Amino acid sequence: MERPRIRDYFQQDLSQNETITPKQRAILQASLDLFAEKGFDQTSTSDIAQRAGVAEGTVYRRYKTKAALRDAILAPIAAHIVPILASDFSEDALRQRYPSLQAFVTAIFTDRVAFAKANVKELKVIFEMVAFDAERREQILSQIAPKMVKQMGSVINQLKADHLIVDWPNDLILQSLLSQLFGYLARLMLELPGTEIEREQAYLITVMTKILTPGEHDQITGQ
Amino acid sequence: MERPRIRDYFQQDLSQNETITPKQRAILQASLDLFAEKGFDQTSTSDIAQRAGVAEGTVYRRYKTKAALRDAILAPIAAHIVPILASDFSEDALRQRYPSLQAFVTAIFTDRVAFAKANVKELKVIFEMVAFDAERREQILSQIAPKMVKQMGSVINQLKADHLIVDWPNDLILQSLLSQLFGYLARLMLELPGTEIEREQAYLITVMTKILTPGEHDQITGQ
DNA sequence: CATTAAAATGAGTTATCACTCACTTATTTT
DNA sequence: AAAATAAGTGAGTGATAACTCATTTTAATG
Repeated sequence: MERPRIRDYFQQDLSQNETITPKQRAILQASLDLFAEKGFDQTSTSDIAQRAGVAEGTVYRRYKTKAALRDAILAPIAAHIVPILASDFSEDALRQRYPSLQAFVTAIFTDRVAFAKANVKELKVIFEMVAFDAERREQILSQIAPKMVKQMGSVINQLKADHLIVDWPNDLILQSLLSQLFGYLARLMLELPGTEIEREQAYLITVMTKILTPGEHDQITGQ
Repeated sequence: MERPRIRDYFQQDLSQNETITPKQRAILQASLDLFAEKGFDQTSTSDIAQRAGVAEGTVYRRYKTKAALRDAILAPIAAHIVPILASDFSEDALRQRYPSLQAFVTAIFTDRVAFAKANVKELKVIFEMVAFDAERREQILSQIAPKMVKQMGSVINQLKADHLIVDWPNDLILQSLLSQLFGYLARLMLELPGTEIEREQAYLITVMTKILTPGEHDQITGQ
């Protein structure tokens, strides 16, 4: 069960780009840190310059606007988050038949959690955008959601055929799984007190497995 | 099972305050709407004045700063959210022994969901604050979390004694429940497409009940 | 109706922020 | 090492935002 080793998507991050000068890298890092700490609007370009140890003009050397700077930070994430969240299933998860639900859940979420952990700050910035920019929200969601529903749907349907998973509508299954995942991520991102990462992660898989295990009491109760 | 009728906490909202002029009420309403739509920082006081149909000076008549205006909006929520989230259990839930898990889950979450639905905008503004204001986050959490853990803990322990609930650590039980709740609320707040409220809510209770039902496979798997 | 107090106004003030540009410093190229 | 190109600088600019205040409008009171 060593299968889903962590991909190297996120090792190819800011520090990877070759044609970038040290000061520019410092600017990117400072921007990311500040955006995650205080939010995009609460961060001024002079804040960024100060944190990065450069002149304010330098901030504008490569990126013409503050928004472009944010987008440059999010670009690599946006490019990878779609495959990570969705497309991967076709090659990996879909072809393989999982012997148990727990194996499936573990396989599916281990690398996603790892990805999220390695990109907590970036995710915070993305969330800020999604929460208050309706246009971008739809743009991002329309990009991710259908693929995800489709790909995950295939796996779920296969598990349903094998009677390994509860017979609920796929979107509801997805919502309950994502809720658990995001609840876990929220504790990471907000640095809530009393978070023991390892235990939480084991628990995450346990809960997800339990949700998905078929049983007799699974009809949805109308009110 | 008609028990938890919706409290009138949230009927005593903005429109309740007697010593307030129509224009001031319009300002509060416009502020709330805009903060929820665009975020606090992206909303200017002239935006507010325009939306409310008043002069910009009028915005500053009662509240000296923009932040004070936001706080005035959040005050009634903050005053009620604590009892709603936590203290209520002592009178209501704790004394009563629930015949089944589903009865418990239904009782606990029906009024909370109703509260959340009636205050979606306010919650959005609170979330924005909590997400990017570390100080306030700790302030709010230190106010809510301990009460909640304590009160919910009592109920959970009682259910544990009756073997009606899974034997997991209380904080982990809480996290999984809150994850489901917030996942549901996220769909409300972000107006995600394809959300059928009634079905979702019935599903929410089903999933929570399933998570909590004791079973043989409930030991938490180490990694 | 006259007087007084409160509410509302909007032009104006101050501060900050995103962004520019003429210029200096560092790095390549020949 | 000279020339050329790129990177970096920081004072400066225009725009916008929060906030003020002298004045006007509305409401309350006797």
